[in-house]
Amino acid sequence: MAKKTILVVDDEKDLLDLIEYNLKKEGFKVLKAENGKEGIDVAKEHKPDLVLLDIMMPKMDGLEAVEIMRKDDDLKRIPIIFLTARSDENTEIEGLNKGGDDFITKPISTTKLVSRIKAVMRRFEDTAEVLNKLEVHDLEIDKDRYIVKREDQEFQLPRKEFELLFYLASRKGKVMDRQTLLNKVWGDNIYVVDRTVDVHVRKIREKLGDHYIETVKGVGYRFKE
Amino acid sequence: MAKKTILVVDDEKDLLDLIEYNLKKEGFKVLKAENGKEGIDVAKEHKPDLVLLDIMMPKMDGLEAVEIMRKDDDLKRIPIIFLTARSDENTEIEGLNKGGDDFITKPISTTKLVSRIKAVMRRFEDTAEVLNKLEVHDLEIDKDRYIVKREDQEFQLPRKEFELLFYLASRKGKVMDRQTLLNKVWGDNIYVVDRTVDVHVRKIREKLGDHYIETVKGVGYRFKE
DNA sequence: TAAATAGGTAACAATTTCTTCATTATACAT
DNA sequence: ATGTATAATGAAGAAATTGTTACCTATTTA
Repeated sequence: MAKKTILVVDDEKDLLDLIEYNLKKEGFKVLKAENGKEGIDVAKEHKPDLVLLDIMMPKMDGLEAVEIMRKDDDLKRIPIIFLTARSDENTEIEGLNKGGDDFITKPISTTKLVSRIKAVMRRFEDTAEVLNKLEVHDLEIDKDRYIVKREDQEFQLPRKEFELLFYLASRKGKVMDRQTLLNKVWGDNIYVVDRTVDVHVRKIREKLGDHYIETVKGVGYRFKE
Repeated sequence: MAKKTILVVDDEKDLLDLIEYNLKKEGFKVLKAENGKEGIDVAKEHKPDLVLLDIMMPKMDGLEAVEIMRKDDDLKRIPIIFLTARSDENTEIEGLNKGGDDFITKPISTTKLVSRIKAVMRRFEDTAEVLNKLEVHDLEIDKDRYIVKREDQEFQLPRKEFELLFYLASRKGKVMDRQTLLNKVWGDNIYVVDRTVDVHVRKIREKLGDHYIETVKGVGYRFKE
């Protein structure tokens, strides 16, 4: 399974580093931000699987940040765990009401932090409905099985081809430029020449026919409406 | 589906009534008990579909109650959600370790309570259907006897091989990556190199032939549809 | 206790997939 | 119509992944 990404938002740099170290050790991918505003920006860009959010911060505090996140269609389903200083219990309650999913008081033991994170994630996995089966045109693209079907035929595409097709098909009609495709299908920190996308498109067309993926010259590719 | 029954165990009568009111409104049938001992008696008699259990109670507290329930064949499969006061964080963790399936801190909003309950129930429904005899293709995989049959032949696979085959076969068609297979077949906290899976797959193929388990390169393995 | 079995690791061979690059074709603007 | 930018194509080599075998250790069985 893909590594889960956790965004940690806290203004204390040392704490940030400590948490990062511990979460990485547990196999999570970690993103950091030092205030609410920055946190939201990072969240928008990377869509983490969970956010650890300090309540008391400069610029924008955690409670404000949550309110914004819960109103954003892309972010509202991301689970949030609050970090609070032991002293201010009232804000904890306020936080939970505002849409937090759990809270943890500082100082924090690593074990506790990790077990909370896992518990919250488990809770969310069950409610998050992931679409793994697309039906577009005469194709059935099934990510559970990594198989593409058309009528009685089954096509077994190699991973990258399949994932590229799946991504394009799940955004039917929308033109995606090569860089976006690389980021979304290949990953953020991967360096490959963007023409690589062309080659994969070609291979998909070779196998399925060229009436699914359209070229938009100078822009990118689009799954036909 | 039949009305689900929920047993609520808490020593605060007012809270008990409040929860009862809200759950009934949501269409659950509600049973009540005021301490761990009473809770267990009620559970034994009525076999509820889920238990909401306060941790701090007179007579017998929630943690004790869980330990007893988890040892009782009739009760051990009933999901348990802990209710805890905000203050005692350590017991929360302890509770999850002892065999709780979720925890909720008081005070709690009704919406959240209900959504948690539904999430936990859904989780259990998925795993509840434990079939011990699978028939796939020309194979009969019998988990009671750890034996695989094909026509007249019987194959006695070693434990890990058998369990791996069983797991894959019970999710026929679905591609499972190595890490998931390790978690599900080997266990969560076991450290083994993921290539170990490959070797076991090979051994299964050696014995049964290689037309059952398919490789999906870059992703994992899949039992053929 | 010895032998057999099972589980796990490591090395490397075999295979498939991915990427790049050079070449040819195509679309578009002028 | 023509030139230019962009994409399609073909083919080769690199990279990644899996298959296979051998070997070691722990556990069970004779």
